[in-house]
Amino acid sequence: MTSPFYNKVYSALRKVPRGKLTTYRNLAHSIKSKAYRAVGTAMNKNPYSFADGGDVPCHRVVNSNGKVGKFASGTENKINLLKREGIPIKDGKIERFEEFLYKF
DNA sequence: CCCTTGACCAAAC
DNA sequence: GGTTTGGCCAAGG
Repeated sequence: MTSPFYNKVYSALRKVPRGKLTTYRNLAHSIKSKAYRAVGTAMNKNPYSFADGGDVPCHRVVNSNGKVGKFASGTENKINLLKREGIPIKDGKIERFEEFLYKF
């Protein structure tokens, strides 16, 4: 199992639909926390990876400055997943990324 | 309990 | 524009 904090992060992230994005900062804020850095740690553990049949879309979480950020199974892989969902990415950055942000 | 480690962030340079 | 710096918070050793 995971800690209560991680579970809150995962359940919040589950609400982000295909083709939308959230940021580590927003995600933390949505669970009334400022631990955006710890959110990143939660993603890195990632017990319910999307590729592994889980329902937690970890690849839809990007940096608040519009850059894609990192990914446990490779940044390139994350970029491909996002593009596949219709999100335009140029040189590691989301284009017009505010248009794709999910509003909690 | 102290110390280290990060899929981070904002400000400063 | 980029890079560095200090701060942030939860987890694990």
